Amino acid sequence: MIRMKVAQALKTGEAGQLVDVRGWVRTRRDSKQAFSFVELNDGSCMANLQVVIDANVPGYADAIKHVTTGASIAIEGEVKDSPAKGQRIEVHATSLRVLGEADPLKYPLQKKGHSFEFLREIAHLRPRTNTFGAITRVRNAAATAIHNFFQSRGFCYIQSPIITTSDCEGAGQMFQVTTLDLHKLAASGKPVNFELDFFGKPASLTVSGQLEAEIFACSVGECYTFGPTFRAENSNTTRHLAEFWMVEPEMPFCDLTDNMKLAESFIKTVIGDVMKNCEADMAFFNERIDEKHELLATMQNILDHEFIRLPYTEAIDVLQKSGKKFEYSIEWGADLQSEHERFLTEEHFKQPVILFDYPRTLKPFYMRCNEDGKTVRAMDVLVPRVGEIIGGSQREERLDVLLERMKECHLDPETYWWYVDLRRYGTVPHAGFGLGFERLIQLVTGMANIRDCIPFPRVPKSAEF
RNA sequence: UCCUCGAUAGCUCAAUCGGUAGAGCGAGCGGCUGUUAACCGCUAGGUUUUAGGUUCGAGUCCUAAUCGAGGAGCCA
Repeated sequence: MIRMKVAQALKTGEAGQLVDVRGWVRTRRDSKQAFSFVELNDGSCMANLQVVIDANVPGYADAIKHVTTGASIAIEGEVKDSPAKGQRIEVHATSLRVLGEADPLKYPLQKKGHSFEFLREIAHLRPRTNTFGAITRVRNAAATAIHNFFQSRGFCYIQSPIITTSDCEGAGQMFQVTTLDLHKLAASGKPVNFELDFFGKPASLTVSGQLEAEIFACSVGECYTFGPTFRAENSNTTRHLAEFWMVEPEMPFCDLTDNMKLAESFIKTVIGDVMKNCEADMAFFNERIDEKHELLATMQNILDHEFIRLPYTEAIDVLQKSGKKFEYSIEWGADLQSEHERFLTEEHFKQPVILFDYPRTLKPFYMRCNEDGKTVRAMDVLVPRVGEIIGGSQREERLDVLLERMKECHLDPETYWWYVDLRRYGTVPHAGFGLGFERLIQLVTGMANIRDCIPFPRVPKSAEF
């Protein structure tokens, strides 16, 4: 008797093998007098294993009643070649055990489809569906691909802190972390004394690990972070989460050109790995999720072509000369609206676009200033359907220019003293970027809403699970 | 946060001009069948999100709240 996962059984199972398989029932089709067909799924792959349970299996009459959608069962049996179409092999049970019943009157998942909105309300059960099983496996494959990509290039994995007291870069509204008793504080009516708080000063959840990654890029060399990030923005869109995972590589002795090169091969490698390692899941997304069934073709198109590299100034020109009517007109100095980004990547170029050299007024203090005095070495990678998937830059390594820029952005260098120190002692040109992991999952799976690309989405007014 | 739309059976939806709330799926029961998101028959299942209001009468009209979706802003 060999204990087998469904994926393994379907791939390598051969007639005559005695196997022990366990999982959850997707559907049961009965032949009352003779036997039952059970579709068994254990999450190891998209496909189900067909189990045939004959009526003379011990305890059949009692047990089969409880073999309903959602119930967990353990089967011992023999692998046989399937006489019917639809599957290569099947398992003929010699024993059946119901491990956990699932009352069919109450079990929320049906064999037929559900809306994603409904499934979000039962996030504890949705991984049992085809779609969310597939997303989970793709997420896992993508995370593995990310580590492989960096590890194979000698990047060091850095764990940046989740709790921080530096109000870093103003990347977004922060979630405050405190052990102070808010009820007492509110009742007292007195101003808050943060010296009494856990860290002795205001603390928050991180909005980025970039500044910390720079510390390690300037010591151990190429490195990357991959961890949760928090933004307390009141954003209600299909592309934003309050808690999301971000990948942030940082490289010393590199400029913006190197940065773009890395970003491009990074995205291509991860997509390529997922397509190779999650073939069945990707086929499912192509057929059932992408309405036009173009997902695989779109991914292949990304792999086959070089990303467009377009300076901000030229992008403005392209947009102005496009003849396209935009809701917001565009001119040099203004930030691109979603409609503009979408036009460039979805209509004009129809592939990923790297925009770079943005006006300095639009970007944060740490981005390297160009000689023209007007722009900084910033880059955004835009992809069809998702929009901005990467934001990055070459960092300002010159102490005097950095201090100047901080002044311009009304930031106190004292607060960032350790960041400024990196320019004071052995400064080097360096660059890096941040990639939103869930947006990458959105791109690869074709899922419309980012809330379905993370196991437990956190958005305004919602953190049930 | 702003704009638009929505909330009716377990799920997905319908309900004409304001006049007795319906279907499909799912579920239960029965039948049939090496079945494949099976098929056929029967049955059960509703305080129409909540709180007010208009009206002889409200699922339908008005006000507010809550939740959800799409778009915008912010960004990854």
